[in-house]
Amino acid sequence: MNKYIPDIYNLIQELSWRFGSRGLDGECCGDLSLVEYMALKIAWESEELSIQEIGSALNFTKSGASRIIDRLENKGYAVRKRSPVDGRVCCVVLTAKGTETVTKIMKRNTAYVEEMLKDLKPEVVKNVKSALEILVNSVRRQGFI
Amino acid sequence: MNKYIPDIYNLIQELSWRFGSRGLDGECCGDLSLVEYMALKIAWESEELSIQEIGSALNFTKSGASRIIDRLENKGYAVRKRSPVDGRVCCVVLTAKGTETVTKIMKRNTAYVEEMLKDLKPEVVKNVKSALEILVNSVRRQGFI
DNA sequence: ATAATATAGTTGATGTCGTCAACTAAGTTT
DNA sequence: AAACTTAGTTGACGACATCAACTATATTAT
Repeated sequence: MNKYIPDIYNLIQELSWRFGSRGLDGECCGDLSLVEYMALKIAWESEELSIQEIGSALNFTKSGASRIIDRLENKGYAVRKRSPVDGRVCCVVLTAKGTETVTKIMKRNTAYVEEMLKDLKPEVVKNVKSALEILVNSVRRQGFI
Repeated sequence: MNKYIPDIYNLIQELSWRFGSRGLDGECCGDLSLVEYMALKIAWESEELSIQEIGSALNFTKSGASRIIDRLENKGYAVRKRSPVDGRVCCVVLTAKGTETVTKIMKRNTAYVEEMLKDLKPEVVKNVKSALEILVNSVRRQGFI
């Protein structure tokens, strides 16, 4: 095993904690939990996602996903729309408030990252980005577990 | 703003999700949640941590921290020991089962990372490690929020 | 065509979890 | 030694995700 792997694991775990539900977004913007924000974010990124697609993207059961969309709907961030193609499917669509909020949170978090990295030279920042791309691509390939 | 910052934020957020409570460790090794594992891990790393220290390291209230230690104790992974120096303080100490389990989970997760990165050249792996160090140091400096 | 089956989503019951506020117990200060 | 501070615990509560059973729509087989 490459000698850096254990360090890499520990670093990822700590970073993840800081950006996880106990970190940045535990109760971030008003009334959105991290889970709700993530659901909103992926629905925003790829419009017309079904409830189950959101569930499997975030690793929730379809029942859990349905509850998440309930909350987003009750709080006015998204609405369910029946698919015209398949009447069983619900498409999750962001409201204006939803779009506004998701972009606001992303801006806030991006600003946090900017502040984090403000003293680094541009080429270092670029290296950080490349490293993260490598990690995210690898982890996507490998999937959950 | 450096043009890579928004990408970096998105990449961190995705990586964090994958290693967060809905990813790797949601219900990982038997009966430990990610929160419990993290508490066990930091108690193991710096032996003789008080309940509140664990709470503030993980961003829980002292009450929440106390419940986490309750669960670890009930499941046999740790015990409370009164501090000999200050009778109010409880030191969290791992049992043999606790130490065994935390190292087992770390090994498992390290193996996962190894598998993730198995096709990369050693110098790339080193770069990934450096990038993560930069990120973790920055985020430590900045603290929660 | 129609009956059987499969799939998407919802919902009541349930258990887990973290917080708040009030509390106990142990130190510290005056 | 009285007043205050600090560490930790606990009952009540609300938020949340899951399971299993359910409805409704779509697909397949006969």
